Amino acid sequence: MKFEPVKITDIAKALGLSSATVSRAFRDSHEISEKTKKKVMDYARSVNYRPNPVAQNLKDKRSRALGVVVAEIANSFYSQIIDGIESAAHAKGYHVIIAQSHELLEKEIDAVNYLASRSVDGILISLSGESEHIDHLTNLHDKGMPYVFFDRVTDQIDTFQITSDNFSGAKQATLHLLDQGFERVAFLGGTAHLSITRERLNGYLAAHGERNTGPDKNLIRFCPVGGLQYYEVETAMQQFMSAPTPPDALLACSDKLTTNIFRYCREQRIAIPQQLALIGFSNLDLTEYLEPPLSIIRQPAFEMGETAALMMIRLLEAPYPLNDFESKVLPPDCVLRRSSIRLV
Amino acid sequence: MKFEPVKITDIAKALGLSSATVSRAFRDSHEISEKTKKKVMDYARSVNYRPNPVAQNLKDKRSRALGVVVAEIANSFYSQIIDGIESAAHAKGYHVIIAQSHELLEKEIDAVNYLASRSVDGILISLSGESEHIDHLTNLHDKGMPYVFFDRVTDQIDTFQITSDNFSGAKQATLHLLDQGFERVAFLGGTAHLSITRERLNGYLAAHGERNTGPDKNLIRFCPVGGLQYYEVETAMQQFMSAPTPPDALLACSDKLTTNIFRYCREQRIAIPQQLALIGFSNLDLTEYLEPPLSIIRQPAFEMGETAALMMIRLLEAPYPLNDFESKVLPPDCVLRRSSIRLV
DNA sequence: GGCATCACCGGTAACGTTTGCGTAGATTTT
DNA sequence: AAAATCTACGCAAACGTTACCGGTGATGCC
Repeated sequence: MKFEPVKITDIAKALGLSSATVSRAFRDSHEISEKTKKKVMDYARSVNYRPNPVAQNLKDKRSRALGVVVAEIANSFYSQIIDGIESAAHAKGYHVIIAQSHELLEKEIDAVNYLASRSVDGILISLSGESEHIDHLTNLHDKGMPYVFFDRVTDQIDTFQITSDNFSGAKQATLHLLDQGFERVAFLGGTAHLSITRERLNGYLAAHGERNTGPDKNLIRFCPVGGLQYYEVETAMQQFMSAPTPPDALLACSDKLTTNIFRYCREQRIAIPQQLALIGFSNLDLTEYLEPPLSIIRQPAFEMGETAALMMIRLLEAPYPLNDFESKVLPPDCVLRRSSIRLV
Repeated sequence: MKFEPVKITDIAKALGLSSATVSRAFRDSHEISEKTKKKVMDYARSVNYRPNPVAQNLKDKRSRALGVVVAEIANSFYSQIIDGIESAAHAKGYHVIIAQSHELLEKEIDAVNYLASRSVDGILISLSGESEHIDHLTNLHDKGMPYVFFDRVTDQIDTFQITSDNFSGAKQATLHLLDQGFERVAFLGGTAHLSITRERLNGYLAAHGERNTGPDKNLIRFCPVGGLQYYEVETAMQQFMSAPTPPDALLACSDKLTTNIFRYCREQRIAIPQQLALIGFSNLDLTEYLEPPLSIIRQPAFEMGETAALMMIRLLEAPYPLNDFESKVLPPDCVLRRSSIRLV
């Protein structure tokens, strides 16, 4: 009981036409009479004809598939992004193929090649924590593969970018901490070379600059694998807290870090915010009902995904090669709760 | 600067061979000498040749693409499932195309047709809340589209199924509540006809039966859209709590319901567990650090996704048509915390 | 009435890969 | 030594669709 779909030649044969005519009738060509068009359309409907997309893809050398590379799918931020990408892409007649890097360069290379070999029309990517050098991307880009970067971007490839305002989000959060009188506000970020880490660090530094409170260098730490592994966070936090003068507040710079730091503090009975005030980037649900309610910087993930997909489609469907690439920056949302409030 | 991938004929021309020989060399055919094979492989590597999957797909009428339909991507349970599916599929050389039903029949029909028109080799699906009648699926199935059901399954189509033990999970949770002396244990489920709702309801009823405590019919309610819309949960909870004899404990039967019920209780200042004990199905992170710590029934989502993908691939790659379909049931994990503990 | 201009449609060659069949030459068999 | 069997490869036809280049009548024009 194998599925034998009806093809264009079947219709042609049944109607005494040529396949070329049927094809043109379908695409509503002006070279076909209304009468013939109607005949074709009616018959096609009656036999439930669907053009074979694979054959079409082979013909016009495009797949209407968008590749997406993220660190991990099972992450509230990225799953919301993917939701946005899928929604926009679907509406435009594209579908979405997902690959994960798990923050590893090797897996990112694999993912990108994998998508390329699947002949996606373009790749939407948020760089992995290990992707300092991106030859694997530039190679493909030079060969004509279109990219759109979101979240973790790079300037090494000139193309569309969509981020949230990491600088401002981090600065706002840091100012919030400083202005309450916290004196040792620490920073825990992902890999140092990632755009989000740099921008958020700059925001953190700018806030200190504005308040004339130079931050102690020991208060700034990074997690090479972005806190994907719990032990990373564990180590960093131990170093922070066992220092002679430990921090009294902390800015966490990614979903995973925020989650794991929160977990660490609770496990180690580090009182938030009494012993350590906490605010972090997070798109997790229910953070307001954690104990203590967690202050977060939330990014417009769905909208970022939507925008990224639309940018890519614009790039793909541009009649002429684009070279004026837009960098869109969306405002994050700073939600202050008890975890970052100084208790008197 | 258009991407011009090297094709098999290029290699053939460069090496003075025919395209057939090159193709066979690649597939490691015994008809080709080792010497020629090596020559071909070496040259192919040097020019970074990748077979064009679209052409291959057209040739052997398969796409090595798996379609996935879930209610929503941005949901911890489903995103973990997708993680599992993607990981297993990737390892087996398949890729994954995702579509969302948003719990709507119309969107599910759209999604399925969309995937079919994308010529996926098979569809992994968790039914939408509105999918009581599934003609749209049986139609396609009759035409030869393979299915694997996960999470929300149906017996209307005879094929592989992978679920978690909903009956036992719900029963365990209900017993836990009953045995602590809660006397009015309520049940809030998604659409009544969904398999997960039925099975969980049966577990709930079985627990009552085992303790000889017939549950009040007013203590059982359903949310047609599975709590995807907050107002649904709001309405159901209002009805529960404004009754003459409101429940003193509640079993929530999906991620979304659990989350929204928790939110509702906190907003309405319904004390958990003093006024209403709560336990629910959830795969959310950090539930242990909510206030109060939330008792949950956690499903092995990643493993479910992995299994579903492997089942599908087994189905697709079976040398002869299968008709002995496996139904795998994985054990859920019941984690008891303060939200469901009776305070004396 | 001859010629250009249409409207409408068909034949055919692609797109890149795989595969059945054919066939040289080399090797083995009787 | 002739016949049979292999080995190793090439030719060409598919897979389903679309684009290019035509061609056929019919109509319009001077």
